[in-house]
Amino acid sequence: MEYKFKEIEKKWQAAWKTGKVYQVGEDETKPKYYVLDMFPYPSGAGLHVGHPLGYIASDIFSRYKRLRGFNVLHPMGYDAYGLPAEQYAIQTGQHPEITTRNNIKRYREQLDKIGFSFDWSREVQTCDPAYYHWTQWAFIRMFNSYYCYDAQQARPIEELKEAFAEVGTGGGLNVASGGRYSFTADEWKAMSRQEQEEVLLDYRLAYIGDTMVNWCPALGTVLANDEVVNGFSERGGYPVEQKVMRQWCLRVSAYAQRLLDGLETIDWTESLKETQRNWIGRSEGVELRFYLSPTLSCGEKSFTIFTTRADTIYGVTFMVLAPESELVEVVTTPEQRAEVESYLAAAKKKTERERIADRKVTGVFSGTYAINPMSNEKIPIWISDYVLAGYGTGAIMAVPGHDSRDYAFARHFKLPIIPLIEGCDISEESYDAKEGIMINSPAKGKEIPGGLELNGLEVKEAIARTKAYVEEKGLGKIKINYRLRDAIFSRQRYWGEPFPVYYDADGLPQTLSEDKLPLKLPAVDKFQPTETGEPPLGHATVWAWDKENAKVVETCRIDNKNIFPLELNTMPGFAGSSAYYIRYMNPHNTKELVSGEINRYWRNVDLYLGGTEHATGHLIYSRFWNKFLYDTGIVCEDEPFRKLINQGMIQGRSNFVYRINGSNTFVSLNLKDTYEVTPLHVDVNIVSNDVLDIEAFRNWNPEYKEAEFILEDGRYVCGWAVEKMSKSMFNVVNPDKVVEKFGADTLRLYEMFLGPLEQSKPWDTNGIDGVHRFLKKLWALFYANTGELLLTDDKAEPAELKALHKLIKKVSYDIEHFSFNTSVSAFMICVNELTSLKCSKRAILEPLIVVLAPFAPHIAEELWSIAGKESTVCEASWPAYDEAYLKEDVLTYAVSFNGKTRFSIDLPAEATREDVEKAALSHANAIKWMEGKTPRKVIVVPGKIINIVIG
RNA sequence: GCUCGAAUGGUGGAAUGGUAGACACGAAGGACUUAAAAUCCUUUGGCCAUUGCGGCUGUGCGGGUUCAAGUCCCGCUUCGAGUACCA
Repeated sequence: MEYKFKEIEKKWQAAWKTGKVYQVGEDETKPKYYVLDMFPYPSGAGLHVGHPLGYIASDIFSRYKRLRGFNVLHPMGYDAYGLPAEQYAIQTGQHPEITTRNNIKRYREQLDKIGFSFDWSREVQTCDPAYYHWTQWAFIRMFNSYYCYDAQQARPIEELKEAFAEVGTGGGLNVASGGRYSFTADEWKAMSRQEQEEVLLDYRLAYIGDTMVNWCPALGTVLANDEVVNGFSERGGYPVEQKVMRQWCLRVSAYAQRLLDGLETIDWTESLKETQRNWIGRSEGVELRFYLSPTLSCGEKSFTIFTTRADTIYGVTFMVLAPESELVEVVTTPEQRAEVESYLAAAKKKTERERIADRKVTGVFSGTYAINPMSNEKIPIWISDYVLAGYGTGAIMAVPGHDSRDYAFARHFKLPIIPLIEGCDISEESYDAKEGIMINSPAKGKEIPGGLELNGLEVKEAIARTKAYVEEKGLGKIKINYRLRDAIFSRQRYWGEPFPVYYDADGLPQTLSEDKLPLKLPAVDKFQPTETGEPPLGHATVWAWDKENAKVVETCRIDNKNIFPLELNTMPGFAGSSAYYIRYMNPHNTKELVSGEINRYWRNVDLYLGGTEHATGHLIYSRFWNKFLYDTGIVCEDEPFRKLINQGMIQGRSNFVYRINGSNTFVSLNLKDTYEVTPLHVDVNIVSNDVLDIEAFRNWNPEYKEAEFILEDGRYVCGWAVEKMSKSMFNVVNPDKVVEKFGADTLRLYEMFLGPLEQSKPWDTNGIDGVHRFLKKLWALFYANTGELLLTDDKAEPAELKALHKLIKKVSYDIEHFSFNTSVSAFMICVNELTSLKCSKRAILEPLIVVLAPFAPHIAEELWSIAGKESTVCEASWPAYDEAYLKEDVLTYAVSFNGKTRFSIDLPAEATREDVEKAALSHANAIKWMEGKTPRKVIVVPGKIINIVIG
């Protein structure tokens, strides 16, 4: 009987659905295991074969864990808010909700065909009000919190108000803020409510404030740092410029140290952790105070810089301020004013991208000098755009001898360059390495009594010495800087979560009370910004807050003193994806994000699968979000994702045909060199093993209807190349097509067989026959061609048991190590062995089916029922393997002399090390290999090698 | 520039420091068949030998450690990923 995968797969997918086989609840009798895939954004193009790769791997793991007796939570949902649906809406007028719903439907159909064991009863969609209720809720909680560095956690903002009333900002408060304010308790009490609220915004974890943002004019919205790549938007590739705007932000920076420390506790790849470490960008250094000379009339006496190279203090020959620095205004002398202003104007005009692109050395002298606190020397203060306003203090001490950027600047403006390290050559470039012996620190004859002496020290020692000196003399303080910035949290878009915020009569933001959530996204008739430049929500006619009745009302009633405008911005994509893994635990809870009890059962994600592209976005934000919820006692784990695996990307494998120039004749790959040809992409779906289906090609495009071909060996062979999988390269392979032709089980096995999970690799359908053949061979162990059932109850032979137990051992090990490709090989080897042994015994095949079930669930289920089992194979348990069956009677040893293999001998498996050694030596003597020499050493590797060291 | 990762047949890829190339594709030859499909068998890193057995060589390059290196160490080359005036 034939292996009819279509019928089998249809049958079992339906059976799993009606039987609710994969629905789970909290079960205290079993250990829990939470396997999660990064949920997809449902794009209009549907799934291609690359998307399911991670889902298949996680599904195998989930099914394996179930067979191992775990209560496995394995949910799926959709990250449904996002730009593409909205861009589509702008172009076509179709509401993003309709587009999104259609795309989700299509995704679901495609996913269902592959036979995943998702618990769909827990599905979440980020655009569903029942879901974003909790996104808005978390935002309100963040708005009402500040971060206390001493307690190392988020605390209610009310506590901060009390502290302000008691001690002001002095009094040893160690809290995260924008650092804008400094006041006493009395000053705080004297402030109006409006002033106080404005101050508190500098402390809230979710706050609105003027910040430098990435503004993308083409998309009409601001973007977070991780959404900007080389000065272009990640989505769409439009230019991005820097601009100060009043925006909602999340104070992610407050968690910088905890986000860094947390990495030590989780099982992620080193490279991903490294990416996050770089993004967080911790650097230890000192903040040094430089006095101005002469003291300026405005009363400003000093300013602070940040440096990690305090040891180079004697090499400072100039100071540089960022053009945006507030100090620029202060230090510019009347003589220099005109020059400085024209420089600032020019700098302002440049976009971030231009600044990076032309990297020209530019700058201007301010006219003022600073005093080096160590040497008392006068140092000119310059202004240049190579110093960034957003990092450190926006001002630096320049050490051209040992910093390449300072070097370039000094060369350009002919400023002095002082070498500080013995033997370094700074005639062509600066010496940036942090090693060597200090010199010129201070230079001969410039010593000041009681001053800092660094000459003769190693750089690392000198850094430490300088830091200590700075602290001791009160010249500055040791400081740790982070590169991680606060996340800009508002988008001028329609298709996102509305902020649960209205603006009161003073224009201050107020959050809705939590029991009024969700605040539903209003209907609009246009998706572009309004004529007055407001975000699309400005088109909504019902978008004002009636405070008294606590409901959304028409905007035309805003004149009424109880009715206030609602926020017009929406939240960014990462808002909805930051806590979805928590919601899956308790998706239908209308009272809480998650019940405490349920959260304590599922805790956090044990295994998370997804792409590396989220390393500095989603994976930072959700760790931040989770830590906040942990601080406030909502969740019981500090880290959301215990283990993380990044599946590689599946690239496209494009095929080419070669058209002879100026004709409609195509020449086969290996003959093309004799002609002038143009390679053209051809649809990979009409090419099989690089051989073109000529009829299909003629029908593919009317242009080729009359095409002629020059064949080799009667076939047309196509060329190929690895490229990104995209429509324009005609290399998109759709999983439905593969399932149609070979079945879901073949697709699943083949995607795993393709190579290591974490590696990127091109999709190449060429090898899929081999995997499909394996399933047919397996089927043939159960059914003869004649349709006769071969299954017997005979007792298994040792060779058969060995094949089986070898398989169980290998697959158990492989799954735990996510080495699915070698598992598939192990199945093939096992089935080949059983085929040649003509083994159709229950005792062998039944455990084999269980082991195969995670990989190829449909065929496993069918064979399980053919074997007469009542329950589904998911309810079976993972078979144990027995080493006893794996033992060999006779072991073959390769005998080597000084590492060179000379002959082999067979010995009984139970032979001891001494027996083996003796046998090898006597054999060697017998065939005169030793030639009378005595062995110096004999190395025996059990079952493998005997190495005799002679001479 | 910096950080991380990778390099093994015609192809995808296997190898706890222990007989490199498992498994699969492709290719070549053969069996069955009127034919095709399907299935099965043999060969398949390179070079030499092939009326024997076999021998030599071989994991990007150059060194080193070791009885033994694809694997460990040092120095390169190339490719990929991330990041970038972060002081």
